[in-house]
Amino acid sequence: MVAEERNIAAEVLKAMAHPIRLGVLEVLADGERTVTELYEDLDCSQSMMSQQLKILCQQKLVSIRKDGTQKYCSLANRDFLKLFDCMHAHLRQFLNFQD
Amino acid sequence: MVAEERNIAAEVLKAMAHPIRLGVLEVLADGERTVTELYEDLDCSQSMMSQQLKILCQQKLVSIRKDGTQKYCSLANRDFLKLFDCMHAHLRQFLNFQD
DNA sequence: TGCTAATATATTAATGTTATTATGTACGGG
DNA sequence: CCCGTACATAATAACATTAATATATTAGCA
Repeated sequence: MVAEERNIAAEVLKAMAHPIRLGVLEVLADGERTVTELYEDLDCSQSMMSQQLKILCQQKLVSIRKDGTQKYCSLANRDFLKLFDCMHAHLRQFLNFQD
Repeated sequence: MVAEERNIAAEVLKAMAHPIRLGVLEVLADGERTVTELYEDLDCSQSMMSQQLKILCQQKLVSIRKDGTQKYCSLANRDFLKLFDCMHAHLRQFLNFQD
């Protein structure tokens, strides 16, 4: 990667580097969800979720379709799910977590 | 992942989410380097590199061995290299970057 | 049209990150 | 024992993120 690519990659990683946003990606790995479902599942305010989703969409990690009064969120790129495997391995190996 | 695991995972990702730190991981993917080699390669100050390495070590992404007056850095966990593939795919797919 | 549910945006205080400069420490050579 | 090289730490100003609260928008329905 050249420097400019690293800047962009860092932005993408930063978008993932937050407990709620990581939770969103994990929940969406299981399939489409509405915004309400997401903030109830992940136990945060509606406003908070809206802001976090904006960040995920900006980095094109999540995409949203509108249907009437609701918005349905889904993963824009399933490639990043590999990251959860890396992360689990890391947590297991270094922090003695179990799955 | 449960909430507590997500907090830790977010910390690890945050440690990667910086152009210099990402650069360090990429350079180290190729093999061990001294601190001086790293900050010369990545074109930043010695102080900056030292601070960034500390963050990478704290999250156990990099490990360091000492030899005399120098310190040799290497990747603590090669699993995360998969992430560069994801990232390249992402950049290609969404931002029209080429390798 | 008015009401409600779903979502977004604005504001803001607290906190965290970044990058720089200056200084400190530790080791080996002469 | 001093000097230079390699690295770490402290301090700090500029900037960004977080999380909360309040308000706005939008769509469907009675």
